Amino acid sequence: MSEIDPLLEGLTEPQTQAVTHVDGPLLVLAGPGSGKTRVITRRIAYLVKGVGIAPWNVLAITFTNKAAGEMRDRVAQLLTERQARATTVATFHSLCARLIRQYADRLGLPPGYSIYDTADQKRAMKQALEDLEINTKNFPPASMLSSISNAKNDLLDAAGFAKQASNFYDRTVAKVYTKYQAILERNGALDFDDLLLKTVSLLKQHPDVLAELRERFQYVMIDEYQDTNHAQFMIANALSAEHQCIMCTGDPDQSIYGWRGANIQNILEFEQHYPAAEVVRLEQNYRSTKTILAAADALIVNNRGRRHKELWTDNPTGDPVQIVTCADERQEAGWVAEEFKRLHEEENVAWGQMAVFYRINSLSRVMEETLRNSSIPYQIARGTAFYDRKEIKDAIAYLRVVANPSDEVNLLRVINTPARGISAASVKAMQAFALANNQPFDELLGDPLRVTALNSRAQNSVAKFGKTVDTWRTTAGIVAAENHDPTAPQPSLRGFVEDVLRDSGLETFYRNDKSDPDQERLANLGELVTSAQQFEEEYLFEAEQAGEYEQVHLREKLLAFLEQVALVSDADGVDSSQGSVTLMTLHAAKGLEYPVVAMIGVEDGLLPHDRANDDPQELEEERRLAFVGITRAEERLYLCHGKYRTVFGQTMPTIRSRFLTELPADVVEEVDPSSDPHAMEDDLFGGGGGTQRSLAAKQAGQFPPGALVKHPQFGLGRVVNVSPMGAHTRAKIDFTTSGTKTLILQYARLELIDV
DNA sequence: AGGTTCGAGTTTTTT
DNA sequence: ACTCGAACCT
Repeated sequence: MSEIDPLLEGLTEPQTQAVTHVDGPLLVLAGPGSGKTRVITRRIAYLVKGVGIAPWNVLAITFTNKAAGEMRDRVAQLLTERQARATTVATFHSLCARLIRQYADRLGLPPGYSIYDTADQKRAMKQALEDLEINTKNFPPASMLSSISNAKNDLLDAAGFAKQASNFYDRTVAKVYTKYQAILERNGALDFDDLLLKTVSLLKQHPDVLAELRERFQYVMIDEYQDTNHAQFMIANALSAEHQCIMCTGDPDQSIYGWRGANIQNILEFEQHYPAAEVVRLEQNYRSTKTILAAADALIVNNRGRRHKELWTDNPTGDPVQIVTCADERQEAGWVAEEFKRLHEEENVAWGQMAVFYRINSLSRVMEETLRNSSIPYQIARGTAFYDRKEIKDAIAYLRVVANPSDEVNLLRVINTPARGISAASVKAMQAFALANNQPFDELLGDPLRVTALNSRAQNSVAKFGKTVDTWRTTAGIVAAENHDPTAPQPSLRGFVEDVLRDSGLETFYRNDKSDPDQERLANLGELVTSAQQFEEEYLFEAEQAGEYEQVHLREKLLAFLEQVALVSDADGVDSSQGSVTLMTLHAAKGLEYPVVAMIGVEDGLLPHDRANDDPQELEEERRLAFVGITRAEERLYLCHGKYRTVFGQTMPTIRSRFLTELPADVVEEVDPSSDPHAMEDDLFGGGGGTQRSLAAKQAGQFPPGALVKHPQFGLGRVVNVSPMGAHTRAKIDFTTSGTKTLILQYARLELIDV
């Protein structure tokens, strides 16, 4: 018993009930900040340490890779590192990707199959529409893809979709779906939805595999269950149907992925699916002040058809929630930056404890600029941003071409990038040849002489490129080497990535890129090499922990690396130890918490978003989104909105969000920087010109070059130059102790010491 | 082949 | 307002 005691220490009654539940289905309805993650990690430890269940029989599914990593770390603190690594903690998508690779032969897929991201999907879709000669004006690729995605989430394949298509539009979608899927198949590729779909069919059509996996994953735990879709439900269900040891945790009030096919019924009907289910409610909140919790509750009660939870906390009352009315997005950003700076300086709040949330990504830009100009360190939670860069996508495309010879979409991307004398016309000719001879495009690389439509120069270029690709594939073990020595030391992944960057000419290309004088793109490629190295080290360590002492082949490392790269999510980029303010969308904020939270753009049209206006269901999802944002805050919460906002270069008046009017007066405090005369002049009638320019000029005149000034943070400095930029005035100042900085006069609180 | 210009689309949220 | 792609030019 003494082994178990620490696992139950400090748990409340319902928490203990959930942690010590061993067999049979369990549903944990967990309000925000109710210690849900704690319950899951303790339960894993309890099952292993307390009950004696083998760690490899435990499967935990989280919403993001980052959450999976954190969960593994927390379990490792309760168990041993080795035990923790023996459990499977993954997202649905990464679990599926792994299973598909493992059982690729059953599905008729190459193990090196590509996972297509949104950009790849778009390319494949454009190809499909082109092949079918369908007008992209009437049938935009993006909406085609979203229709197909919806179908896939409901486990409808192309044939199934065609059967139920009842109107012209749907019949067209059916045709496109069929074509799109054929292209993916030809390329040996799956899109995100296919990962789930293929796993479902793997489990359905191969009873032996299903039996194997049921034996393996006897205890299944699924977090954020309110955001699972039908396919995910089927997978969870198939795995746990026999043992019935399934634990689902979630909160219907935090369901925010309905638009992506998430089915809130999964959690609401859990007790119908599993009549034997035990249900535990976690309603005590450990995160937020009474005031913040009251605000959140007052908001969410406006949703109909929900079951009310009695959220409560022992935490102090705390400060009122501040509703901040600004003139426009610039003042809004400036106000948040100032307030954060004040908290940092006066109340010792670390930068890493503060976050800014917004409904749509585009709102981050002005906030970013302002933070940069105020010299406040910040990070944006966009895990994918790095992999979205052109140079990185190119490099990854090369690796995919190596790993998956069928992947024509990626091959076409890189075949003449950087330019190597294979013109678009040559590519067209080769495609036509491949089609006429019913031959994979890829094979022509090794045999371009047969394509008589190519002139000899082009043939040479293609042959040379084909040889390079072949060398890579031999090194990586994708194609067999002539005198293959299985005991030869395996090349490192890092070295291989470097080889590809060098031999492809990408490195040289970006080294000589005149449009990038700072060599940023080159540095990014270097960063990719580093990430490959880190991945490799981690991978080898895991293999060792798992008791695999044999050499890990480069091929295996490469495939695993590509898989990981394809599945990074935005929220994966959040690093709270970074000592910087974090910016993210409300969706990415799910599952996180910060002492100080500012939500910007809390206006009708943004939150709730315009697109949700005519649908009460979607409006409720927007309200849940606001609820998620509010409940991330521990101590201080700012809800900001501007009276005017500039979108697409057009300044429009706004209306404050209806959600703000749902907050009771006794928990909020109105702050109105927009009535500050200083700011009014500045921005309110932006297009007018006269007021703005004269103000900027006046400010510029106050701080002539050479003037001695004092800044609250950077101390004394001399003005180098002052430049009015639109509504703002930027001043470059050489500080005695902090170096040269560019500040915006409006926000910098500069004090003139001497002219 | 590489650079330039012009126009369109962009911004809802993401694995 | 800004970025990105296609078409066009040198």
